[in-house]
Amino acid sequence: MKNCDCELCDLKNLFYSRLDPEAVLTYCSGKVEKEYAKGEVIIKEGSFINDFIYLKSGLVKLFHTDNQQKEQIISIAKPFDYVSLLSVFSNKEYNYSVTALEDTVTCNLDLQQIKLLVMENGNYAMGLIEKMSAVTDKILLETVEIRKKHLRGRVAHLLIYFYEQIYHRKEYDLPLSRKEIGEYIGMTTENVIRTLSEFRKDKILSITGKTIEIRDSETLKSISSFG
Amino acid sequence: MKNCDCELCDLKNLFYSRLDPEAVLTYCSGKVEKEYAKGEVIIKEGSFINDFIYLKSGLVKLFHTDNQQKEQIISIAKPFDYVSLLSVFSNKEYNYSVTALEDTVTCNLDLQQIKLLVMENGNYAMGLIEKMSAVTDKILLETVEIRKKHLRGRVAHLLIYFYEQIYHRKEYDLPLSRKEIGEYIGMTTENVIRTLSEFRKDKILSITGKTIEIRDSETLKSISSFG
DNA sequence: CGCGGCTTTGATGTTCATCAAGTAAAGTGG
DNA sequence: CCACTTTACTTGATGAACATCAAAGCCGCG
Repeated sequence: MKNCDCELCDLKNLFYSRLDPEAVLTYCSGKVEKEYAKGEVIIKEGSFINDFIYLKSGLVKLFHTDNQQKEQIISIAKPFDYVSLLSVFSNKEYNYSVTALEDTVTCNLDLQQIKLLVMENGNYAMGLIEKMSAVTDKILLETVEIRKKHLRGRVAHLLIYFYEQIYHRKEYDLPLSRKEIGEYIGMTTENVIRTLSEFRKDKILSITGKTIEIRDSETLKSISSFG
Repeated sequence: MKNCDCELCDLKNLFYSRLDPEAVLTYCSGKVEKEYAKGEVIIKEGSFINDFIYLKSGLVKLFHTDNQQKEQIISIAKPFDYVSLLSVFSNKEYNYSVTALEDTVTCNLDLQQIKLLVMENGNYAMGLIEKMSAVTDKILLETVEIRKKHLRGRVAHLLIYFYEQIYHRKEYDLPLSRKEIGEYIGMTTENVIRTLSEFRKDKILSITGKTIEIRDSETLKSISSFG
């Protein structure tokens, strides 16, 4: 935990572009950077919302835990993608949890300070609104997209997502366990594994533990589209 | 289509409570009220976003149409519940459609004017952000809730929703066709019908066309919770 | 080393989509 | 207003998709 050097922060433009330099300095003083190892809890469902949090680097999952302790992943978020833009302005407590899928760094600001900023600075408010709107849209469209597919299509979709949106290469380590994949796309662990095995048999993938290599991305894409 | 008398508008408090009276008058001048009959299209996916629209009365569905012309309902919204809070600040075009499930009245404001208002008035901006946050939360939690249930549980959940959230009585006319129910909860029309028929046989419901009467709400609720 | 969690595969049964076919209701044009 | 067409609704039969149960191998970690 340390103060963040806002001048160097990659995310400066996201939230501060609409502020003049002195204002940045003022508000930056309350900013704290936190590091999380893979697997660590960043936000626990039910806890009080005090901070405004955004991702500086890494990858996280947002998930909801139901009364039977089953987890459902709502979204996977990378830097710029998300932040605590969902409940923070309407609830006192989080109704979802966030944990790190990879080593992750967050920048945390005091929520009250953000609210003051919104009140005082129209440009900043507008930027925040646009960001919220974009994030929400993305999550909802992604949900709709997954919902209409069958098992094979969902798995294919997710693999393509990691390839094209996150890692930008065909070989990568899955940041999710088989169980978590199931929790995201709404199916059992066993069937996730079975589907992956089928893709392996069909020479679409090579699989070594968590390491995935997409060998036939065209076929995978067509499964994602039509399955 | 006529000018809206903002003094009398039920929704005044929702968006204008944070403005002083003179400001209300100024911004109200650009406001237009529109009436839609049941079934009419309010927003067509792909059309340009010019207005900021909210529901004054009635009931609407938000839905996405995929490349195979199949519709998926994202959300059902009643007054105060929604309105064009999703894409409007991040997109040029709507990526969902909205149609009236019942006779509906909307109030439409010029989006540019709303943006100006956000820029100039921090209180207003904050109110808008809170509203967006709440709406988004609600839709996402509802989606998660439905996703984890089986067929019977989903249908039960929807029936309970109409009973408790919309009509506040156990006998009501379904605002959705069987097909639309399927599009909302992600199953085929036939199975929606079958499930309703089962509930009828089990004396949980009386069904006469679109008219539903919940005869055993306790059982229905437990099916909704555990199914 | 052994325990617990993650992974894998197979066998089995349930849930659900699809196909087919018919009835009822609702809109349409003469 | 009636024949006609279309759309919504309903039920049954069938098979595909998927969950569940069971068993075993693997791996990391105390």
